[in-house]
Amino acid sequence: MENTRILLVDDEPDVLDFLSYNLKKEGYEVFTASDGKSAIQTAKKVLPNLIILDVMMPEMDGIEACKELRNLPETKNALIVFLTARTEDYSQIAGLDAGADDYISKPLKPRVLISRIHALLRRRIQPDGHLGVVDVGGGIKINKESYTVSAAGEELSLPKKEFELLSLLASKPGKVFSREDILHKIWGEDVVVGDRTIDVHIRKLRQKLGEEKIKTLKGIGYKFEF
Amino acid sequence: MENTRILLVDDEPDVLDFLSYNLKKEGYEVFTASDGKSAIQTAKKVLPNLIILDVMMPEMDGIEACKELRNLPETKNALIVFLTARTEDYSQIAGLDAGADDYISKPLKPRVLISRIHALLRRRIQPDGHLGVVDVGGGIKINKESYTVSAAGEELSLPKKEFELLSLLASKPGKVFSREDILHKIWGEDVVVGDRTIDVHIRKLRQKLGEEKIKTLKGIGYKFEF
DNA sequence: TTAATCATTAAGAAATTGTTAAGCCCTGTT
DNA sequence: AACAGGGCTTAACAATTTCTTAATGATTAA
Repeated sequence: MENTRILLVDDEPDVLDFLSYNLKKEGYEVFTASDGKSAIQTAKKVLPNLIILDVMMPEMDGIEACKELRNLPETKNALIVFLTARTEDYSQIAGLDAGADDYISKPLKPRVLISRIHALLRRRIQPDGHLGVVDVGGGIKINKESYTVSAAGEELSLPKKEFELLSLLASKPGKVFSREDILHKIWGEDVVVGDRTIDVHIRKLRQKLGEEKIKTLKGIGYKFEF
Repeated sequence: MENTRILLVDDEPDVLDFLSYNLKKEGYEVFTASDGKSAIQTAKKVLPNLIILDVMMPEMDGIEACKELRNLPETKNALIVFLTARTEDYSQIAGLDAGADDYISKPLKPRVLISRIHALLRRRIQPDGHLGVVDVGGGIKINKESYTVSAAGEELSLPKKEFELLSLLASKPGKVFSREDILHKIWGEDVVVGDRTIDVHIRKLRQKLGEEKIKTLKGIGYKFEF
């Protein structure tokens, strides 16, 4: 979700603002364009995962734009959603015909919009993503599907933060992660937690996995040893 | 194709006869109903792979029926196609909204009808084995046909939501399903229910199956243990 | 040595889930 | 039409787990 780019295309600034605000609040990266032509330009640059297209627009309408976008290698596989006024019946069909993945009727309710978008993205993101079990060496296996870690035969289920911390460190054994890295990746950009918090979680992992698995480099960070 | 069951629903006997004849000729097993309500009854019994629904019908129109059918576990995954007169534009939209997979305009040309149906059925490679009974381990068997679960010898019949919840969790034992996952898969994309609803259903399942079968991972989700 | 950095521990905050009972809606019945 | 019953949801509060903090001790690099 952090890396999901959405391109909004509508000729009414009000609509752009409204959607933009709501989508950003959900953590998406949002770009905008006000007509079909500039939408295509922008799309080529930012490579959006999802494009929300108003059907009625000057210059080039949404349906035309959609067909174009489906032909460009950069945007061929993006999700495309149409925005349509509830009365423009035919356009909805035409939209699906033009290669859109969904359509959403105005007037828009933020809840509905967000949940449809989540749904679409969830469906699509799956393909590559995560393998179930990762063997990180040192007799330790991490299973992201069952949220479970097996160390030396024992199968233990870690609390969320510990699991994330271990996953992070073990994602690149030998690499040193600075405290700052760790904070950003696990707690997020603007969360503020005290200095000792990480240590405490490290401690618990050491208790559960053995003292030698995670090594401290003073003043630099932590690393997972194989 | 031999085992493909099609349910035809239309209030005009002529149309039923006409379609029935053409579909049977192609080797499909055909059932009929003349209104929405009886369509649902029949569908529960025959578990059709494809349902062809006229939009305009007495008692319960096709759109209503479609929504119902999408909510029943027995027919949730069936293909649903609407029949609409060419003039009723809006019904097409509403149909897709209600969860239909395609729509076909009257008047019908048998060739066209048959080839669309072939195409639809070809695309859908039966989701899961559709076998009646699935043994999910832990001494628990789920029978999707009779809507029944047997745990440790006991045979118990679960209410819909509980059954769906168990089916979902047990569909991949060991995998953690987040509350969001569960909500979307069982309640649908934009249905909003309170936070405690899932817990309550989980609770009832635990009462019936035993406390150890479903495990909570706080902040992450639930998983079914084998 | 000394200042900075990290480890350890226990306590309590915060977040999440469990539990219960009550209400609503639908269905079938009297 | 009134009623009974089951299923689903909600709301309030309890219980639990996880996370964070704070205080103190240990370690290390300069």
